[in-house]
Amino acid sequence: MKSLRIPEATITRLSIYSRYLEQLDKKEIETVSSVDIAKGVGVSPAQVRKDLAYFGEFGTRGVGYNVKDLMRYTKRILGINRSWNMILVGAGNLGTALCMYREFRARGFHIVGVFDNDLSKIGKTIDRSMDLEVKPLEEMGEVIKKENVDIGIIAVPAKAAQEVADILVKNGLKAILNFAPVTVNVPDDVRVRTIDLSVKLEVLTFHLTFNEL
Amino acid sequence: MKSLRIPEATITRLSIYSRYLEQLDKKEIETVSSVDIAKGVGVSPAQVRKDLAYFGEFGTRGVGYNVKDLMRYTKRILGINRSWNMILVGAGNLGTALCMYREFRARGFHIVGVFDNDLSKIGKTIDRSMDLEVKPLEEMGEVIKKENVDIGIIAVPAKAAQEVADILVKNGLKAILNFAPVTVNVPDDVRVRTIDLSVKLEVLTFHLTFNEL
DNA sequence: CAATGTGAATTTGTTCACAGCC
DNA sequence: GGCTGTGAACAAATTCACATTG
Repeated sequence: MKSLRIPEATITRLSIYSRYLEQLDKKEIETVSSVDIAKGVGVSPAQVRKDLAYFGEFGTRGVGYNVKDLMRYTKRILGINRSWNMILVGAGNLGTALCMYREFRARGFHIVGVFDNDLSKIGKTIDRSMDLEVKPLEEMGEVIKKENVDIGIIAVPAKAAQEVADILVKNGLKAILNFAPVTVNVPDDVRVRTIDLSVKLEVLTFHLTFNEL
Repeated sequence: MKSLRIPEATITRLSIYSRYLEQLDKKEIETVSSVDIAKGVGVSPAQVRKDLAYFGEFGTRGVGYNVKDLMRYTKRILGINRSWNMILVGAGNLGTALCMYREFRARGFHIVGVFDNDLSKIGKTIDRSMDLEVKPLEEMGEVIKKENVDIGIIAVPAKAAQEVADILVKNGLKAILNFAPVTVNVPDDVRVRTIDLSVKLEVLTFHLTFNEL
């Protein structure tokens, strides 16, 4: 067990291993080797072992890893051995879709508040089954406190993103998932991860255009 | 101008620079330095210059870069000096949101077909303004040919993703954007990029849990 | 003896620092 | 003088290869 700085790529892969282990567990597979995991998620076996080695020794030499145990360990490391409450700002198409996205709930992520300053949207019910109603941004602080929210999601247009980020920060959130295609600035103790859908498409068109392997 | 293998991170950043340049251009800013760009998107100035250097010499020493020109160059490099047609499989919440997502169109990406095998969805109109109607997967080949489609988007649940990927490949697509939280296997000449929303959240919870800077 | 865990080797990516040029 | 472009230095991440162990 080392305690060096851990590459972000390692964390990303850990999340992928974690879900792969969940799949294996559902199929009632009990033991898995680094080679199996590697094949399953498309990385090298050495990579799998190195990634895990940052956090401890989870396997048995000559045997492999116990699926259930390793699944628990990875979830613990990722901090998802519990559930997390999130709020979402921006009740447009993307925001609405994210509210309904079942995968989030399956992994323990719950959207407990939706905010938008568009008067035509306030008061509307987004997800009937979850009793989610769009509220004005002023009510954000209240919800964050009451529902113990740790994560904010930005799903507004680019030009409003920075302003929303500022509000999220002012309300004490330390983790932001940003879907606006723009770089948002936050203090050092706040983490932002941006998911920029167009960027991913442009990586594809780059490769379609420059047809090297 | 070198012709080494280009890091994926460079391409990703190029896409980000490109959009930042668009912003500057809208503000009628004519010249920009690597320091300006770096500040604007949150990387180092040397990084900006190195990234651009993979593709040519676009600046003027002592001056900087011409915004309009560099914007055009980056778009050309990324292959977005033209528009691209895409099809989408999976008319659920996420699929619907992606169809309505205006940012795609703004960057020249057009969804020209939506497919789903769920009988309750077939025939429904997704985007009235675009005249998009959900069709069964069998009609995919037809649309791909007729509309000159190059990119396929997977927005179905994890368990159906591989099957859908196989169909996209069989229909000749070489680029796939996958939103299913699972690794899909495709032949070497097909590019897949996966956008896994939960993975990004788990990177955040990792950091929230291990509170090292 | 099969598969982990890990130091060492290698590859890849980033930053530095400065020569070159407008 | 100021900012680009780039080789060289550095840092980070990945792969290799093998000693270790149940």
